Amino acid sequence: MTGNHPKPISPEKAAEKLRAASLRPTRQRIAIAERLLDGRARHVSAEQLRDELVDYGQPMALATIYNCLHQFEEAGLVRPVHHAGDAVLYDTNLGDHHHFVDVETGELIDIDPGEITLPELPDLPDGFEAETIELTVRLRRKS
Amino acid sequence: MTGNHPKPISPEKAAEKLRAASLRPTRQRIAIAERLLDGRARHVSAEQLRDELVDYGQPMALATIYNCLHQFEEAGLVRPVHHAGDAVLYDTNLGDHHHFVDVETGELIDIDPGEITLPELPDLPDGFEAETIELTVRLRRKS
DNA sequence: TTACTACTTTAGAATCATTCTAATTTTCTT
DNA sequence: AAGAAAATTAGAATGATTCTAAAGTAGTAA
Repeated sequence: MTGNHPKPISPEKAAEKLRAASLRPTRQRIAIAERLLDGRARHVSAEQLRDELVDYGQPMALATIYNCLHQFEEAGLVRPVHHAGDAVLYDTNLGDHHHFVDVETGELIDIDPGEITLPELPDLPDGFEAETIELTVRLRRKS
Repeated sequence: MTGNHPKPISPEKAAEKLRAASLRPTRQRIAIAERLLDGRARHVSAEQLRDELVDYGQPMALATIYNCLHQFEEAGLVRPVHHAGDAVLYDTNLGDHHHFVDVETGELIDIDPGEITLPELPDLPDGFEAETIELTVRLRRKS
């Protein structure tokens, strides 16, 4: 067992998780939590998530999706990855790991955590605290 | 002597460098080269560069600035950093080094290369080659 | 329940970085 | 000086994200 644990969660479990994060379990947040907090490691953009919600019969305003993703981020339920293409991707894998990015598509590929070990944090400039560390290896398809 | 070597360059030297990079020394490219290829380590966005060129009496179309930055990048004269705020910043320091990012302002601060050593490149996915590696420590101002 | 207040969602407009387009200008070569 | 190729340009177009202000919903106290 080295992989993830895909466990689709029920609306009830999703609501639980939201309450635990001090977020009101609204219909929209529950629908998003069902997809993103099922234990599967994924990278989604706001737009991709919207399409998925449409497929699932839970369409909602793009603004709501952005709102929710930000709230989930603040609650520590997802982690934004800023190195991809133009769009921010939200990563449901909260463990320490890093990414390859296909520069043409913006797609992310997890780097096996065993493959790369980050050095110690360097001394930070005064008055700052570290929020996240992102290591990205940008890849180009060989010609 | 550990720092940079700020040597403002003349239009003639700028034109030299452009020719060496197989870029026609146009008025616009020369003006940009004078500012960016003077040996100083900097991080500039297209908009910042435009303002600077205006101040210097060499205004030019924003599209031209984007064009030139891309050409300079392909020629290996500058390096793009994608982890900053919303805008791509162009780094005139081509040596191996990484960045702190102030998440509020998007400003970059170089990490002293002695402070952090990158681990070996992980095995790349088949069919890809590595283009760049970007390590970013995102910083938040302490409250 | 009811009523209240605060929080959410929403459609659509607005913003911002960047790219595209098609026309004009410049550069290099002869 | 003339022509062809390359570069520049203004402005429109694109795409991700944020904003706005109005309408809906949830938790709470009576």
